[in-house]
Amino acid sequence: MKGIEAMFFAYRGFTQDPDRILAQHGYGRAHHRAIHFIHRWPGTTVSNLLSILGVTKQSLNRVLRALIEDGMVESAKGTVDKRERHLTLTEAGSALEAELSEAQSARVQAAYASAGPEAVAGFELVLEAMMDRDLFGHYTRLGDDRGTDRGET
Amino acid sequence: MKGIEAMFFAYRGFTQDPDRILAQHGYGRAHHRAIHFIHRWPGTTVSNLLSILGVTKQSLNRVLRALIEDGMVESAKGTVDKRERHLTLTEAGSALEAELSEAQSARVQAAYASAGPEAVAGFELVLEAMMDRDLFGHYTRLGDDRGTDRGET
DNA sequence: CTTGGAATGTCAACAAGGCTGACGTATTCT
DNA sequence: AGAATACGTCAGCCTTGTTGACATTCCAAG
Repeated sequence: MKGIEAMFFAYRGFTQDPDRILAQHGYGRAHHRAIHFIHRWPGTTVSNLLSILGVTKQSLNRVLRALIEDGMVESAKGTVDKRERHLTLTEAGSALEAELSEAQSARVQAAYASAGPEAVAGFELVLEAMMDRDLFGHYTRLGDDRGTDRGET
Repeated sequence: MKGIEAMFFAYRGFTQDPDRILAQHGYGRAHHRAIHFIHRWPGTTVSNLLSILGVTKQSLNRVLRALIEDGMVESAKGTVDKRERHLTLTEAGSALEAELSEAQSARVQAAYASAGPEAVAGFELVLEAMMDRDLFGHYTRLGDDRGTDRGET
């Protein structure tokens, strides 16, 4: 079962580069996750984010409050359902997201390049099979890309 | 860059089952990591564990102290270098390790089975390429299996 | 129109598990 | 003899998770 250790070590590599950038801004991984999914799903609501991230609203709120205060995220009251808050990245937020995504993609791209396209296909197949079924729903839903990424493949 | 989200969601699935077992014993992921690597490398020293896990000795010590007090891990003063402590699992520790490993392997095995052997090869190839180079050294060193696993593939 | 429930925010308290810094004690190496 | 190594420990701090309680606003159904 080498795969278990591989996951452990690889996940460390996976988070390492963004972690350094986040630390410079006084943020942690929780902020990264929020930024990432708001970027991928602009205008998403708090409760949707809650179910993707799988944390309590109190945890998310602490992170979100910081990001809003710092002008990274904008929270707009919904027009159809006014209870909802729709979250989007500001320009500063997008800039930070791009910086984080670039650092993280760089390593992933390098790994992809060195392993080859067939390995990458297998990699994604195994990861998808490893997800929880409810989370898998979020994953595939995110899949229908709204053209919000920057073509990082 | 769907791989980034796939890693995030898959890692959650990956840790989910052992987390439940750990919670029943009053342990966390940090304890799991210690138990796992002591099992894989019986008689390892504290400083070796430290470099594998990449945490401070204060953090590791807190976890190790609990495991030793609970009779899960044994710490033996070294014979050649008496400054070193060699760590091994007790019977209770081995039992817990087996329980954790079984739960975690079950999900990984299921993912492997559904993705197929070629996908698995690709999966491991990408993960290895994603690791930090120093960590990769630990990974390959662990690879020379001492027959301590239970044939979970 | 009232009422229940959904969506959100917030206060307080707590725990795990990281971190730094500072010391102390064996033990080994030079 | 003195420096360096391996380990343990005390104290304090931070992030990020948790539970519980409570308030507000709004939608929807009866």
